[in-house]
Amino acid sequence: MREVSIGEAARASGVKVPTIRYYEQIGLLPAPVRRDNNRRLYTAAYLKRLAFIRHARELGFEIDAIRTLLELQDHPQQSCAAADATARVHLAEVERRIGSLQALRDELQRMIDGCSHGKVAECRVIETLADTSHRHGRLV
Amino acid sequence: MREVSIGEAARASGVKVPTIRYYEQIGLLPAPVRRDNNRRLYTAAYLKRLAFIRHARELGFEIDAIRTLLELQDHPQQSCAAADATARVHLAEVERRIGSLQALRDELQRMIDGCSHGKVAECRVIETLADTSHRHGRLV
DNA sequence: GCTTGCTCCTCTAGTGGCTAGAGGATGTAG
DNA sequence: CTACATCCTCTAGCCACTAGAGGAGCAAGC
Repeated sequence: MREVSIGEAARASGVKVPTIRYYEQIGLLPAPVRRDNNRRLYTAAYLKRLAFIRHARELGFEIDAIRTLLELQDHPQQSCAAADATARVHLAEVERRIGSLQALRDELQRMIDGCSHGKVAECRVIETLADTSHRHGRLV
Repeated sequence: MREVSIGEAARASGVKVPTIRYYEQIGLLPAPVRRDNNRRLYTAAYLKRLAFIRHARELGFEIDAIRTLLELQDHPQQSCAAADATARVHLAEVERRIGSLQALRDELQRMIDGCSHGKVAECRVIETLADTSHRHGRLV
């Protein structure tokens, strides 16, 4: 279980070096151990967290939401009910996003199909996502 | 086809009033007509764009990506090949996101199920999204 | 052993995408 | 005709990075 430098951590996780330091600074991730030369040293578990954060951010989750998910991960046994409630909120939000993305995907696919048949596809990406019927609140 | 004020537009689309003005300012949306009293007046079509932008932003698309999608919408006939390429890039990205979200959804569901059975679920949300195998580039 | 060049460190400043607030005009309900 | 909401513009702040300055550490080749 070899420990790696911040540069290697960045390459392995896809999170940039300054961003990793930033996450440490805001307390989203714990400060890693340092070598004698003052350089940060990352474990495999730490890298997984980094990659997780990266994906969650790309999917539009806010830092606070990610913080909650990480805590859910770390303390699943303490107050099962609380964890359950948190998970449910996130689940609902995730499902909503999947629905929106699927609608968008179908519309993009329709456009590509139309295009490949040589005829001009009328673009309706707006209608696809403009539907205001899926109302919802903030993701906590 | 009644035209509405910025306040009504905000309520109807879910985009806040200052954000609407901001989108106008950065040129993401055209400046709407004004009444004699200098107040903005929005059409139904404009509202759809607003709602579209809102959903796209929530799904993590950058302003530039949204700009591209709106142009795709407005000029689908000019250079079908270019539109097709753009659509394909977005489609790939959208599918990747759907995959990630589905994995996250399944994991959250698993946690909730475990919890409802009274036993403590080991949380593996990190593993769910930490998978670095789905490598990818930026969404243009 | 010393230079070249990469990576690391900290710190400050800038960017994108909003969001809040000041200060003032205009519209609407009682 | 007053009270209050809504609109206007403008400036400043916030979140989540991102870039750059200035300097130290290490590894490889000469």
